[in-house]
Amino acid sequence: MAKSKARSGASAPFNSRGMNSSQEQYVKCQDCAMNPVCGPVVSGGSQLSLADSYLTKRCAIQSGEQAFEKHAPLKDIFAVCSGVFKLCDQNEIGEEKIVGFRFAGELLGDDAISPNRYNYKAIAIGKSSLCKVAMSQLVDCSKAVPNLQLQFISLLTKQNYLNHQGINAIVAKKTAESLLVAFLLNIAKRINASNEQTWQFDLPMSRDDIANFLGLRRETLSRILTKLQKGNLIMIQGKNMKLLNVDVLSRLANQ
Amino acid sequence: MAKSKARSGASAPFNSRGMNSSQEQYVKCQDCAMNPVCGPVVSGGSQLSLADSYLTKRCAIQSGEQAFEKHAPLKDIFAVCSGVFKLCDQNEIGEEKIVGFRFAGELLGDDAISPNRYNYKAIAIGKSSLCKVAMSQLVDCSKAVPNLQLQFISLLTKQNYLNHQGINAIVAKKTAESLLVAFLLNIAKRINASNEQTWQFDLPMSRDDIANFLGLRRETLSRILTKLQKGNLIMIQGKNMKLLNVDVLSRLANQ
DNA sequence: CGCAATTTTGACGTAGTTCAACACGTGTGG
DNA sequence: CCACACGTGTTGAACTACGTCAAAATTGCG
Repeated sequence: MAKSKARSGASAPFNSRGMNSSQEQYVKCQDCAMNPVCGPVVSGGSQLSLADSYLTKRCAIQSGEQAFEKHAPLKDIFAVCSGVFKLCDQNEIGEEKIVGFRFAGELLGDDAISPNRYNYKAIAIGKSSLCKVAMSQLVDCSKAVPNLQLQFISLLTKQNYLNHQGINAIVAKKTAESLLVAFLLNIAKRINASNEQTWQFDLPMSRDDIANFLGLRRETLSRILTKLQKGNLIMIQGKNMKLLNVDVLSRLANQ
Repeated sequence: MAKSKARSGASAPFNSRGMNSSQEQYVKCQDCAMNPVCGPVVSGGSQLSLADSYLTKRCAIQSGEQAFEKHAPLKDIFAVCSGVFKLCDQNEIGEEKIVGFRFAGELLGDDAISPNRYNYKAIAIGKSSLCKVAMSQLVDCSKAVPNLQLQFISLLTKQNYLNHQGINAIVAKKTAESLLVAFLLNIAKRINASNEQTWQFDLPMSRDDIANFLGLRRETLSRILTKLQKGNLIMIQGKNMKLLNVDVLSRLANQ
């Protein structure tokens, strides 16, 4: 840690995400959870570009800006196309509770469809962007084009599955260590979902955000990370993370 | 506790669930998450009972029997129509990890649709029953009847929402107490979803199952329950639970 | 009834929190 | 340019909630 001081200012955040939008990483449409309803739809032999009527592509969102407010009536569902969003709930006494993260290629707001309003607010972590699908228009189109409905179903079930994965990663871990490791493995997979698995990535969110989400204290987090590093299981420098021994880490995650 | 000894044998479990199937509580179809695809479907002015071609109603499942195996290829999705199911994952070393519960009126196996195989095994807690929907037949029907697809979408999004509720109830609680209380409030709502809210219900699962799910030890659970009871926040006797002060409990659940 | 399974209680150890200090980077204003 | 405040991350020491181990109490079952 001490020896990294000289280059700390130039550590990972600047290399990969800093200096800002110049090389912002957009998810490829083919890798995006929204994809099923974005492309042309085959209907009775003719291809239609229905998507134009409900899809708004790549809206930029500044860091800290929010995509939607908790309890606001559902208008659009979103796909994150670059950056990350944190999902925040709020309890009576105004404390913010992070209930999830969404990475590029994942859906945002899909769980608002049934209650018809958003269940939390979504805040961009770093400069991000979203594709927007207007629900009422989508429903209109899908009434005319059954194929689109099937696509939409596929979309919902895929995100549903992803959610389950995310839950299982954090439910009922015995120790803070296994919880954190499971979290790291989960987001490593999600961040590099489209690329080959290098197990190296930048943690987009702050330690405080992680601690908040996992229900730990930032101090505990810090200590565990230091311990994992000393055990040569990870390499971490600022936000840049490399998982060195995924086998052992996986075993740790399951206790 | 001591003074209840005389009538302990006749305590709630026997009144409401014991003596067994005689008055098993089936969820009403109108209150069931599967309902959207079970009733007759309006298609071009004519009502069809398509459901007959893919729906099997009220299959009895004995206590401890399983509805499906983890990783088995998806065949049916289910609705619990009476009883309760626990969803069990299993780690390498064979330990069973409960990842969720499903009560009457809730879906079972819906998150298997995308990966096309079940993500966990589902085991009946007590004598239970299920309605079964054959996915391949449902998909066939829905290709012909667009309305059915919309119904199916509504079904998926509703369950999706419920899942989110369940997650939020247990993610990142600071203390074992707030975690347990949040869990109790969550299942109180789910068990009595259709009835008026009395805040009284029978815990269908064992303390071990709850502890497993929440990642606590059975001893800790027991101590917290005793403490809550001493504080006049709940009344618990065996499996029968009454929430006495929901306001205070809700505050506890949010820390 | 008697045995096994489940739940509760007690005593003690430990993992994680709390509180406090420090280190570093960044932004602001004099 | 430096001084200072502020946000974020790391480290140390003391405290406490929860886990562990052991045993008793209660419940369920053949």
